[in-house]
Amino acid sequence: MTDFSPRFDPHEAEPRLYKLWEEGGIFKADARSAKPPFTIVIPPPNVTGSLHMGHALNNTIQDILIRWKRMLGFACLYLPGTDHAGIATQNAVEKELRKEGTNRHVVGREKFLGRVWEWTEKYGETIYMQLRRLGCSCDWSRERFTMDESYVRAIRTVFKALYDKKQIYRGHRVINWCPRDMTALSDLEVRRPEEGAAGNLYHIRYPIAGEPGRHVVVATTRPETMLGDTAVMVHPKDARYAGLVGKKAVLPFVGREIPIIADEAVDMKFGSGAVKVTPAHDMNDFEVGKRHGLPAIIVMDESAKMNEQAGEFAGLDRFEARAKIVERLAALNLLEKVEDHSTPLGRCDRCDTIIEPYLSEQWFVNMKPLAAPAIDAVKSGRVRFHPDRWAKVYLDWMENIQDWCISRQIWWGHRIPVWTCSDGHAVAAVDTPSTCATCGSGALRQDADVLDTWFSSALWPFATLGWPDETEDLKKFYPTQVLVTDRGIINLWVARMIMMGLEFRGKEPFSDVVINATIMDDAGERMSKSKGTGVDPLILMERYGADALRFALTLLSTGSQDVRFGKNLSVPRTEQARNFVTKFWNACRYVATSAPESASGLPPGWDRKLEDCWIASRLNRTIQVVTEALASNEFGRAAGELYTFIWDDFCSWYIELTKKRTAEATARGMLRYLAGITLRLLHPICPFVTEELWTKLDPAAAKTPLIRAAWPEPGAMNEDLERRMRAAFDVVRGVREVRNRYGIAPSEALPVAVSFRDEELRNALAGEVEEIVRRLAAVTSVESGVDLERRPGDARWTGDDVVVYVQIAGKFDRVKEIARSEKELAALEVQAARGRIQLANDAFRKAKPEMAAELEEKLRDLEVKVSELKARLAELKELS
RNA sequence: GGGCCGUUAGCUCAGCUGGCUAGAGCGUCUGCUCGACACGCAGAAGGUCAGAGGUUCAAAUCCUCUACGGCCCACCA
Repeated sequence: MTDFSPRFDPHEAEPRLYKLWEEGGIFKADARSAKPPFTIVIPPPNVTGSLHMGHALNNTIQDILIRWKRMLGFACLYLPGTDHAGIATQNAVEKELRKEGTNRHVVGREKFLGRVWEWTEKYGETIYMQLRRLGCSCDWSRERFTMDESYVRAIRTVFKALYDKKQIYRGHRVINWCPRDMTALSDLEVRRPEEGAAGNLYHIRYPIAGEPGRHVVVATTRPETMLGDTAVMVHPKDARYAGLVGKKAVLPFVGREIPIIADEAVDMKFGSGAVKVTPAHDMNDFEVGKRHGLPAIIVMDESAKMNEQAGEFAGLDRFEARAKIVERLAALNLLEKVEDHSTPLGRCDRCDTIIEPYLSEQWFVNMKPLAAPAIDAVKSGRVRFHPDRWAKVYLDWMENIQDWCISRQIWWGHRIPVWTCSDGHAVAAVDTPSTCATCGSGALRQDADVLDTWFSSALWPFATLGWPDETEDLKKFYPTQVLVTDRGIINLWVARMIMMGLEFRGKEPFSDVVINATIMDDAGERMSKSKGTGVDPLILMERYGADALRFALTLLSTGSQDVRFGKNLSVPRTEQARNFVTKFWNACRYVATSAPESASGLPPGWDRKLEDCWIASRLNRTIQVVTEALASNEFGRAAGELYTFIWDDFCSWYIELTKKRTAEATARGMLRYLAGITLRLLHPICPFVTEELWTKLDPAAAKTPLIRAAWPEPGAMNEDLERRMRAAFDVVRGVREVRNRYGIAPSEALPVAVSFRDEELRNALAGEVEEIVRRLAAVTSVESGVDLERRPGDARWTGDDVVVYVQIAGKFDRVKEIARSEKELAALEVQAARGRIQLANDAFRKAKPEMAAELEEKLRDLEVKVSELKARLAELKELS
């Protein structure tokens, strides 16, 4: 024990221990193992990103579960990987190119993709390095990337199957278009921020054809789209416009005559009650157009600049065009009025550009048939959310699911596996075809678009295990058990995995979805790099160690949906956790020096003292509670329970009580046993210190590292004993408090008398309480009994089941004591009054007779205390 | 527009199916080199449980409404 320093050194120990585990092959999952499987697939972070605090929390929880299950004897697989993150990654590389003064179109598709690959290889490793730093016991031999070659086969197989079933189809529709990224997006990739939508509602006059001077006023927030109008619509019941339906309006600037139609979709109360219909630039209007057979005229190009259809406005950006059009309308006296009006504008999730609803040819997945069984999976409880309120978010979305636009007009991603020959025969295939299956033509062209990144993420739980091949891994580790993720991607990712898992494996990909809290900044708002509110987990680990960060985050994992852990708050919280780690380290250090033998079994019971039995019971209860907490995903409770057990019970009471007993084999054995079990209990949360302590305490144990040790099972618990010990500790506390209150030096021994609540308690404790008190508080003598009276010169301290009298005659400040006693008396009287009111209530007596009886007894005690205190006060006052 | 979550000590949070004197950590104050730990030890002070109604013998806890904060979802121009 020569090198047992008073501090754990994470810098030195963490990499060494991680290497030991990794090289020991402990993280490697064995598909041939006879043990039951336990699988967690990591939510793959973006390759080019780095870990933020949310990842640290997410991965800590996953690693806790994996380590715990490993100790429980499961064949565990914690599968790591990264996501190619189509648009995000492409944007990052494009930014690089821009710095070099070029762009992807100049570079060309092939070369550009080469650059992206270089980029991902360069940054991909940083995430893995960070996960290792955190201590995550991932199986690195099974690392996956959503662009792996094997993943390509999975994607194509899925695509082909859905395509052949006509569940993937090509459609001409209005979709969400990002003019900056120049690609289509799915509904879920569009954000609609509450504010920042201040806009106007423009009331524009459209002249009626053939009736000079007459016009219809349409209200719109987007005048620039008027150039693509192909109708004006009113409500069929709107008397104001009844005479106009069937006539034509003349579109200003363009001169096109467009029909005035009636449709229920109009809200008569909004605006003017007449709506311009632009089927190519509004989802609603597109539907209207379909119903009424209207043409759709696209008036913008892919970057949202007005195109040649826009006549005199061609070439202008959409917002410039808006200003110009409004100006010209006013000049032509066609602008009736402009009102303030806020519209929720959709913005690109990736680049924040305002989304343009845009008519184009895209690939879609028909979701309804996929959703039905996935809804059932959650409703039936085969997939459970924790906390369960999140199931509602899932079900609400699933029950109103829309078709999914999966094509993206970017280059980085999985090319859509559809080939078309020069004669227009299209086929979806897994292996790249060389000739057209229909006509044999060799002139095949693959679709230029790539798939939505989330299409590949949806396959993650089985594509990572080798599917479509029936690999050993797939058989052993699918379905996985727990998915730990963020609430923000319940629909984006979790829902789609459930659908795909059911469709292609016939089984839900996991049975439990744990939604971890979202890490907020100090002000309770979402952390963001751009606002500079992010906290780097590496910095905290650097300063306090990975165990401290893990423990701090775990302790915060209660049922709440946000936790504040910003620049300021993260520091004291991690510090607290680090202090706890040091506390535990020193407790074990003490055990190692005081009980140098290496046996670690529970010592035989015959010569156990009260405190030995007590701590054994407390330990068993801790095992039970921690196990239950982990089983129900209450990680904060597991950590909290360990914190109080280790700090209070183990360190403050048990170690202090046994300091004079280390010559006894039982006490030494008990210390070793306690350390051994708590090491195991704490290991999933704090893997590094615990592993280090494991070998420090027993170098011979190095052969079987803690990570492989068995999870403890709770033995007998004794509630009565625990309650009695609490009373004994109260005596100690009472003596300490009295001494402190009167400013008496801790070393000055005083005579003490203890009055127990009843005979039973007295008999159970009287034999040992004196020793307990003697060891923990300086006393000259301890007298004990039931209903003892206060003697002159005694200070009294009242606990739940004991009253402590400490003889301090003449050693205190009388004035202070009078003030204190008066305060105490007032509190006691309030309590007694409350009790009397409750007891005067017959309904209460009838409803809970046992409780009433208890209360009566309590009240009697209270009344005794009150009268005693009054007498004491009188006595004190007389002395003056 | 709909929904979800939160509001408990100066700060950050626990408090399950209603029932002992509402807890913890940090911070503050008092006192401690007591055989691991000052990243420590022993204590203390500090709360109209956001507000208003209701249910109940009994409400921080259940119900309703209000206010404030946060987060999702939604094609009303």
